[in-house]
Amino acid sequence: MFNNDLPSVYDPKGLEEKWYQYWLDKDYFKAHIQLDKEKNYSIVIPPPNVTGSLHIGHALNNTLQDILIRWKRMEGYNTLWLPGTDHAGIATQNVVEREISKENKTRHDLGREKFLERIWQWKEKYGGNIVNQLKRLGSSCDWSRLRFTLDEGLSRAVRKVFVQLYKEGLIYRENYVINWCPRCQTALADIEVESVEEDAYLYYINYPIKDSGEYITVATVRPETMLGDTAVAVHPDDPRYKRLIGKIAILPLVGRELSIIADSYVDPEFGTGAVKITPAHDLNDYEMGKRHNLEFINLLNEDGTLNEQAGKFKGLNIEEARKEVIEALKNEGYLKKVENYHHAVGHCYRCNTVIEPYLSKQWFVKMKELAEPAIAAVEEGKIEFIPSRWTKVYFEWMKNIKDWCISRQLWWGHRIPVWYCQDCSTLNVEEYEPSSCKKCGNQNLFQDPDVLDTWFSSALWPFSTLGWPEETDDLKSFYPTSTLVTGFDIIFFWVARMVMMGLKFCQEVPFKKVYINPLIRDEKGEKMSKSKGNVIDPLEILEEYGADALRMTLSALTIQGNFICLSEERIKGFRNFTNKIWNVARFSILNLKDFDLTNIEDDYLVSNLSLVDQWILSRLYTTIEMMQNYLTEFKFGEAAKTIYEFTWNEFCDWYIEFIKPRLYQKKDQLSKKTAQYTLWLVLSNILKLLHPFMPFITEEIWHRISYQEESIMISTWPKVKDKFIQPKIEKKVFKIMDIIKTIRNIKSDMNIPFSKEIDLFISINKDDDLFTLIQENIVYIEALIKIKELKIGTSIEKPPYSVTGILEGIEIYIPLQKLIDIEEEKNRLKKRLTKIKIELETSQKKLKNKDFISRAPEEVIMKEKEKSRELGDIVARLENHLKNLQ
RNA sequence: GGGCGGAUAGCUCAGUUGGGAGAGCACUGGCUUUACAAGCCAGGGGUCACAGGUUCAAGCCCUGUUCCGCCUACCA
Repeated sequence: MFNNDLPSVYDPKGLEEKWYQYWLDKDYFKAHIQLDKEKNYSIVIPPPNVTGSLHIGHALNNTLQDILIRWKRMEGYNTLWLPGTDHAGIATQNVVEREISKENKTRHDLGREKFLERIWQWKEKYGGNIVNQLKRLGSSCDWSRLRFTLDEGLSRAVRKVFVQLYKEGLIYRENYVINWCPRCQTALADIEVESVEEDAYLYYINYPIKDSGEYITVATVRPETMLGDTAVAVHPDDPRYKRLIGKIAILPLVGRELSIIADSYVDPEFGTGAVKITPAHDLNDYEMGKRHNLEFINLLNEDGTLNEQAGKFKGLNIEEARKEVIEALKNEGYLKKVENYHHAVGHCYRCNTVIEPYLSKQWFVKMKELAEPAIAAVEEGKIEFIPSRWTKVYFEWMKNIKDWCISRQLWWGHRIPVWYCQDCSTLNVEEYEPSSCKKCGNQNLFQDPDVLDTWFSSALWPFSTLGWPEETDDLKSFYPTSTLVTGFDIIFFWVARMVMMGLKFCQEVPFKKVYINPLIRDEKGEKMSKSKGNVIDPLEILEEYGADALRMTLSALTIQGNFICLSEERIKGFRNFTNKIWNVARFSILNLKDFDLTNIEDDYLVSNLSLVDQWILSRLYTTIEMMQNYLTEFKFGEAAKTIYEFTWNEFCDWYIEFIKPRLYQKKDQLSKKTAQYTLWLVLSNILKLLHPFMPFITEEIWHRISYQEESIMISTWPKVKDKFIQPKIEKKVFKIMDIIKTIRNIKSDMNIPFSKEIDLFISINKDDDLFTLIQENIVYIEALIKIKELKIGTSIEKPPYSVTGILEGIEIYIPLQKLIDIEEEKNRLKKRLTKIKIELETSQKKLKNKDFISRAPEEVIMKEKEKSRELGDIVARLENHLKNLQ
């Protein structure tokens, strides 16, 4: 049953592919239809960009999801982890545009249809990359349910949602100043604009007042937009300008007549208190333009260059135009002064280009009405954010929500399902292309050229992927999903919008819990970026250290904070842990060779467990309990560290060492058998607890030590058994460990090599229980310390030339062959004495405090008294020994 | 401007209802110990940011201060 052909170093190569294929062949990842929702556990993946490659953030996000799914699966839930990818409009279009630019072509050369064909070809060829990378990570997704946001089913959901929202008046089309990316040549939503603080200049420009020698001075950071000015505004109550209201200013360089208007939006404190108004290129100016019926002059082409409205500046880009305009103003004497200025400038979140406010006709979703139930759902606890502080972030945004610009001037995406009638201008908003205009019946229709924001389809992800609008069994079984795992950077982009759409179209929240995972930084806490060269590529890590090491590292580092700092050093540390597991498995397999698992007399063995067996089981079940709590609370780091420390520090460092003599001897078969039984039981439970974190190595070892369950991933998750948790047993073993540590400490201090046998005298101060404990369990001390001559008794005399170790109730003497250095021994004892004395004094001080005695709980006082007594005893004996050393 | 989070060992962070300051990594010394040198044993290292307050008792609760980070906003 037990093979031991294992090499001493764990090598993940080959094993990972083997087991992943095994799981696939057995169909373990596949979820079943189960209409009793209580028995289901479901997660929809945050769909990665189809053009994407696995980065370290994906690795973390998906590791955590897989931990949840594997844990719940082992707990017996019917689990669904639904995978998929996102068509990522701008990003994907960019990639293919770059590709065809190598052929010196633009998408316009190809035309819409041909270009889309190219993207689909590209998607078929490379779109599976990220999916394969998720598989390498060990993700147990139900691949039979793989979805793509542009699939027919999901597209239908998008059209249906659009049509319904339009018919309810929640989607509308309007001329508005939106965020325009001149490079992507599309509109963007507000949240797709990242503001970056930049140093700039504030220009003061004199605008002459018509028919007078006067000027009115305006201040601006964007002098080039003056070409589109159609007014100058001042505050109605500003005494400096009151008399100018209603007069005409002449726009320098252009000569346009601008009326000087009064509007309370103007802040008299800022700049000169007079503002140039460019209604087509500034949102506030636009609003003011509407209030005052101003002319809207659009200066820009779609590519960000100035159009014919800019006169002689036509054809320049914004940057060039700014220089030229300033130069001209200077030459003509209109530039009054220039100040340094610091302000935030919007950049495209996809390509980092400076965003231009741009007046154009776009489609919008009215958000307020959708947001209200979404706010209520979280307030009522139907959705819980973990960590909870993200709830505030969600509310903050939802309560100040603005309408969402959803039209994009791209080709790759869901085309807006609106057909305009060229004869009667009617808008035909339909799920499927109409053959004729619903109003005039003519067939002269053309479809809106724009596509929808990718996030529009992402917002439907939790139900569109389950088959909505059809009432599928999947939808009935798995909606609402159990948990969403994602990063805080997309709470607004994605999470909030899913909540709104889920409530609107399914009348239920899309998920009950939202776990917000931290974002990954480098070891110095800095953002990873290609330009900084501090990127950790998970694919290289997978190659070099294996999936288990990467997953365990990421899990262990996952804390409740916002960021985790990752370095290759950390990964090495957890790679070492995989090796530790590997070797403890080797040891176990070797020592279980003659152990017949098929015929375990469970009760018989359990009733004959030794002290250390009971101890490790007590620790094991405590660990199981902690793991359960931590996982339930989404404390992945704590859970990972708990099993790490139990395995390494308690199981490997102590238990294995304790039982070696029992395993190696032949006289006492029962003792050997109980040790083997416990060894097997603890190891198999460790493997199970580790499986969600390290699926591959645990599966590999499982098949070498288990006979009953065909795969660890569908084995039963360990349950707490209270009767095995025994604090008294733990205390006893800690006492034995304490003695061993004291002896090791002395040996280390005295430079006695580990392998050197020593004589050992253990003197116990008239405590029968303690004496019995040591007497009965001396084998465990002998297992860890090489002893030549041993003497245990009460009040043993200190032998000559010996060093002393003192702990509660016990004195340890180790005679040395040579004369000991009295001074050195004194220093050693003094060092200990000083430490303990400080503790004792603190304790005594407390006990002398009448308020403490009268007000603290009885239990606390008792504990303090006990502590004081113990410490006092040790101090007295230490002092006595020191005196005798004279 | 508004909001949120953070400050504990050299680094990254735990620290549950207030009751003896912890882990991992790093560092120092020792060890060919029949699972593992990717290992084993031992050790050093902290005014818990600062100042007050509540309490018998504060890393933890309250107030204020300083510094750092993030999000958000229409002062051109």
